[in-house]
Amino acid sequence: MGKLTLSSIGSKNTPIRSAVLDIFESTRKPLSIKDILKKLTISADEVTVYRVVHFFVEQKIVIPVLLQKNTTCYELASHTHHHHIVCVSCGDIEDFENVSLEKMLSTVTNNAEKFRVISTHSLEFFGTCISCQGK
Amino acid sequence: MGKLTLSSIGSKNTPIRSAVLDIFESTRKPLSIKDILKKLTISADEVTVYRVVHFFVEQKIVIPVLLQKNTTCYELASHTHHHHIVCVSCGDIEDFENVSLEKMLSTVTNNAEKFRVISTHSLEFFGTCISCQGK
DNA sequence: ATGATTGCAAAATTTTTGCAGAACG
DNA sequence: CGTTCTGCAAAAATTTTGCAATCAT
Repeated sequence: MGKLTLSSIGSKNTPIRSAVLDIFESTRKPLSIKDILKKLTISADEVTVYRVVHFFVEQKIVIPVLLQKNTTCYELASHTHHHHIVCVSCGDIEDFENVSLEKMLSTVTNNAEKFRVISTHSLEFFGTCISCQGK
Repeated sequence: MGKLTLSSIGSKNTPIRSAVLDIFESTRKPLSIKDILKKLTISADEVTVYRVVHFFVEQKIVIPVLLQKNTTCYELASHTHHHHIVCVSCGDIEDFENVSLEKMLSTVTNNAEKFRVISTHSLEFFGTCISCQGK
């Protein structure tokens, strides 16, 4: 399991795909399509960003994260086990690591009626960050 | 803290609002606007359902739950502490109760850099339900 | 009566699709 | 070269807004 490259996921190595992957790797926060567009220094069509991100999701190197109203965000799948605290005021995001969630899994599957296998999970906390508390 | 009524949240008692509240109370699952529309036996405009649900969210009797791609779902706030297992294949949802999450909260706030107060959280598991496993 | 609620029309956003040309390997 | 990738135009889907008529209290 070496470094994540475009060719290793069956993608051609184009400037846009490379730049989008770089943004995911350097930002390490959930990003919306608009976020990615803003961070791109080279020009790219919004539709292309949609398609690139969808391709990454299909290849399972990126996962959708649902945090905010009416816009899906995405982050690197390798960033899993990091969960998020989201400021409901300014939208800022802080990561936190989680260990005990894995333990919870067996309890959940043992008690579930319709499920035996759980593939992924999402855990998000919502609060007000310190710099928004004064407002 | 008596029974939840429309007048107790400052709403007039109209057929549509009453029906939407009934649907939330009897379904006890996250519902999209489209889900609600389908369940309504009386006629109502989609825009009206949007507005009714938004009003309920403002009044904090309903909370948004982000489960599926590109559509927000909603459920009764009193249904909190129930979390969900979502079938990635058919979208069916099963509830599960959670106790240990509350304990996790103090750990999270103690370690967070930018947050001291966390108001809500969401925890969702995603898997394949038993009836979809054969497919 | 009067303020809240609703439906209809329309705008604004977000996401998806089709197709032809450009670029990668 | 052949396939993949991209941009542009346009459609589809979701959500929001404005306004006049209706309804609840």
